[in-house]
Amino acid sequence: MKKDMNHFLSNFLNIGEAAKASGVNAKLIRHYESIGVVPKVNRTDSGYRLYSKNDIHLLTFVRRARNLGFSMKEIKRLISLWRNRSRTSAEVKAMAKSHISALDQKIKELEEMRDTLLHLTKNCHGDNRPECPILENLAHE
Amino acid sequence: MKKDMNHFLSNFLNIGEAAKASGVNAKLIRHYESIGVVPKVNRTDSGYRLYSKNDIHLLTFVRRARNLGFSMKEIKRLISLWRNRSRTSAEVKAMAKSHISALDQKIKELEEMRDTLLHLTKNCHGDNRPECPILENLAHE
DNA sequence: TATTGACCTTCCAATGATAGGAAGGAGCAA
DNA sequence: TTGCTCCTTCCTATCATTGGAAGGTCAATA
Repeated sequence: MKKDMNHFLSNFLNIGEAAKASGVNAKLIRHYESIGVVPKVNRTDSGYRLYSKNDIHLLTFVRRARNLGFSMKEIKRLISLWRNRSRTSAEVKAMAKSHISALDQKIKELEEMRDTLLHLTKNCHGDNRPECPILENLAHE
Repeated sequence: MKKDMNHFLSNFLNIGEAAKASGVNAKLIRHYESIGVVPKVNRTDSGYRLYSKNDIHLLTFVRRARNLGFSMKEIKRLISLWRNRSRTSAEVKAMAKSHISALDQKIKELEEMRDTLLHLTKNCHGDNRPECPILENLAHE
């Protein structure tokens, strides 16, 4: 049942296999290519994309950076640092720290929202009556 | 300097004044109207939108719900509860609680991201050398 | 060999919430 | 009337992702 298209160049994977190997789905891989996050790869005569082990590493890198909440723009920057032999770890650390700050800020905002809602729900009877401090608070300053 | 278009119907505000009064900018008010979050309002003969005090309350309601992180879909639902005399506070409270859970979940995810990054940055020298555990971790599982 | 079915290709559109601009009309003051 | 600000609609962009349509390719099976 399993398809094996690698007879022609056995060190390469097609996009479906690359998707499985990297954890980034095929649609998204094409998208990342189109916005220049990952480079264009070689193709077969019939136009199928071919992915090497390095390409898979790069896709995995992207997925993991996304999982850490980095934006595509930040990921482009991380990739260029990753591939730049003359980078300094200070550059990377600075990006990470700045991202940590952004995450902290977002966490704080969400906590404030949650605490406000918690406060409102505590004052709401939650019964069959229509009186509801949650709605009242939303309607009036 | 201040424009006063209300000579014709002095209890109504045009969209710019409604924006100031509600804290929702004019562009966004039109957008909310177009997606059905707020109803279409009456117009002057020349097509200018006219907002009543009730309309301003509604816009304020929307802004405050957004500030609490509710989605537009949820806000539509909240508005229908708000305007429904036979609503029960239990319905509203249930929505609020469910939203609190969603916020908690999001907070948890962000905290995990942050903690992972904190851990990585602690192990990164952050000096002039290229060796960087942050990048290494991203590249390899 | 012909067909099937799973894969690949490109292109175009939608999501959700908001922002931006262009082109043209309306209101009002000097 | 000029000039300015505001209003109108419509179209576009953002961000990351998902979806579908239409059509080509691969490998295996009838």
